[in-house]
Amino acid sequence: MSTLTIPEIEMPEGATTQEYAYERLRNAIMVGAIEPGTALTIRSLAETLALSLTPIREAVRRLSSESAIEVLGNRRLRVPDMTPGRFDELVRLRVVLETYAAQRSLPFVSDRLVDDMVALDERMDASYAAGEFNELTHLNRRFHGLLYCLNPDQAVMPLIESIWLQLGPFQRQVVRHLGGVYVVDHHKKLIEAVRIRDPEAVAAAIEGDVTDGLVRSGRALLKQDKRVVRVA
Amino acid sequence: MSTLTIPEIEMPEGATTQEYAYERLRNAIMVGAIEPGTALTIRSLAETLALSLTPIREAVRRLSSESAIEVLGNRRLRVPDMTPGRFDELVRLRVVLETYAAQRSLPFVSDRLVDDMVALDERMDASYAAGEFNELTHLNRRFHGLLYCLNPDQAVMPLIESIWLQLGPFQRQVVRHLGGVYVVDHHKKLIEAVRIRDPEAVAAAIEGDVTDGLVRSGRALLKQDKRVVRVA
DNA sequence: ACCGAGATATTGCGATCACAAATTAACGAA
DNA sequence: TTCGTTAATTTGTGATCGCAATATCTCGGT
Repeated sequence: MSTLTIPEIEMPEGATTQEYAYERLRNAIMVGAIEPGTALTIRSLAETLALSLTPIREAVRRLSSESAIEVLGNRRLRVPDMTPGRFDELVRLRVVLETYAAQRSLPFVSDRLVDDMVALDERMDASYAAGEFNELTHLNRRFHGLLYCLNPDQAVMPLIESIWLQLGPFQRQVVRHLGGVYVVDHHKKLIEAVRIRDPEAVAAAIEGDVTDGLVRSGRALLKQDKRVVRVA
Repeated sequence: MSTLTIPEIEMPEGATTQEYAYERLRNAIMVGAIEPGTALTIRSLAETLALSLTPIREAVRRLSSESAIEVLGNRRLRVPDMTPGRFDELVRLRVVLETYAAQRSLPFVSDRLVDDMVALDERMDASYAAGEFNELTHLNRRFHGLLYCLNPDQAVMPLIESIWLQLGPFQRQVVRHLGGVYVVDHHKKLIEAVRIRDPEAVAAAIEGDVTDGLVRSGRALLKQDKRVVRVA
């Protein structure tokens, strides 16, 4: 058994144990606290989170349906491995889904929203400068979610989050491999595109954000070997 | 409690009870055997499927993470209701996701695949003529899945199926309202577009398939009232 | 040293039960 | 009859246990 660290999170009052386990594991996977290919067991997760088996099992089931945890043929569990082909596919899906979501949100954009995005972007700059990767990832999620959830009938956010979950573990590995986060800040461009309600500019900003943020470094890391290297 | 009919399905040898419950409920929702807004309880589902609570609970959790079942604030369960806005959003997502999936599959298209698609399309014609709606829905799923899963690294199919799950209950309602399935057969066009590997033609065929199949009648049904009418 | 058979430990699965919260039903007063 | 209170029921939740399958370790033979 390795030293599996699951970051703590805050939960609203009245949440069930299962919801707590789900959110906490989900967060851990999304911020990359668990490496690709890591084997998980119900009992060890229960011990780590100091919970009984039942809520863990239900949380794991949900995450398996979100493609965040893989259930092998022998029913054992693991965080999926990353391969060049899968990485390429996931990045393409991010672009397709997030471009759709952002453009679809444009009719609902308000000045208030733009202000909120600016505020979040500034907090991200601060977190970046301070090297707080978990916080940066968290803020980045909120930043994008703010834009994508404007349409009250939106159904795209769960899909986007499923992709984020699948990229999370690998993303952290990339960051560790590079020794830091390499970010060309496309958020400023995105905010401006949103402000002027320009669909084409929005698409360009999102494509740039997704591609520059991960693709180059991710491809480089995957090219080193079929098997993803273990970074210390 | 009403007469909730869950169609039986066949399962591979060695599947767990939970997997059986999941697949059976999932199928029931996708073919529209459960109406939008239907309230579900763990115990009644367990009784209907002649299973104990545990596997049902896990199946329900998975389906809730796929947006097929809604968990209300008081933890009670129901199949989501349909609204005009949500319907519009889901149809748009079908077009975006399925267009992406089909175009992405083009490099992997083989003559064998085209033959298989033709064969399935013919079986669908037969099922349509015979008025077997469940079978038609099932074949339609296989038809599209065949094309979308060609890329061995594909990650889009779970997302598409989540949308199908959300449209399933309403789709059946539309069909019953119209007294039959009204289909302009776009599959022939799709097959031809796939055969000549034309991305634009593929996009057009899918857009046509999704739009003509549901949108007009769906919008009409929803316009009658904010609340979806109950069709006998 | 290497391999295979048997023993042991681990692991996921499913059933059951008690509990608490919410819903529904029953009932009495105005 | 109608409304508000209380009792009874329903329902989801979480803990625990035994079982069967799988994986891992042990040890003896070659």
